[in-house]
Amino acid sequence: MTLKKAQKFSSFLKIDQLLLEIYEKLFKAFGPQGWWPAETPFEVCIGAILTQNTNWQNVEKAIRNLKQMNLLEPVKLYQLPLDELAQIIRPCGYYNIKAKRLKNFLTFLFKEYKGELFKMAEEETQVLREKLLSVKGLGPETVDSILLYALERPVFVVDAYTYRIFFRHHFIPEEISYEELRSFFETNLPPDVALFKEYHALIVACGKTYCKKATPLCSTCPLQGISR
DNA sequence: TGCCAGGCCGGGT
DNA sequence: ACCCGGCATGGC
Repeated sequence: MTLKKAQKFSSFLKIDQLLLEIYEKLFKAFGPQGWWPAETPFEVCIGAILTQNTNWQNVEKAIRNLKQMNLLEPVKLYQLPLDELAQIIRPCGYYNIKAKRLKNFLTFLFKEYKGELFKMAEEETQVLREKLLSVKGLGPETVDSILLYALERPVFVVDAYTYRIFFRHHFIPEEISYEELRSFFETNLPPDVALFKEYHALIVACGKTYCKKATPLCSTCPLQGISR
């Protein structure tokens, strides 16, 4: 969010307090989410790509397939032919394009860091963010999910639910951009990795339950009643 | 049953 | 700088 817009909001509300109040309400309503649901940082990266515009249940099937075939490690995925990979991840939808995107990420990981996530993790956050964004198929949400949940960086993840929930409750203007919304959270919350992880997960939990696309604003939503 | 899901790209204005 | 069609399976 630009300084001008931030000041416009700040003039009549304390955003930091509002954001913490929202977090508390969500936490009380949904409890700890324990995201990301993965066993390793590498699995987080793969899941982040597979879940693009896709129900997590379907992603689980694709990841289960990879695990059953013992393919969920960088070298094996890097060497696996594209069409075979596509068939294995088929249940998560968009399988042809996602197979390419996984390959793009794996190629990046091997060319830049010899296939080692811990070497990628030596990069400074903003530098790495730009590099990951330059990989075809990795957009801001995917990259930020990797940075936060795989690499433990204090980057706030924005998604469709974040927009919808915060707009419907009049916390943000409708036309806000991804970067503005990310900045909105990052500048008004303490840069705490555990908080960021839990906050985004709680937003998704709330969205799945109360804020689906065609569902009108629900009176039982735990955020009802919070106002600026 | 039709609508939606934890986006992103490429081509067109 | 936006806007939109395409990508695709599975659950409710």
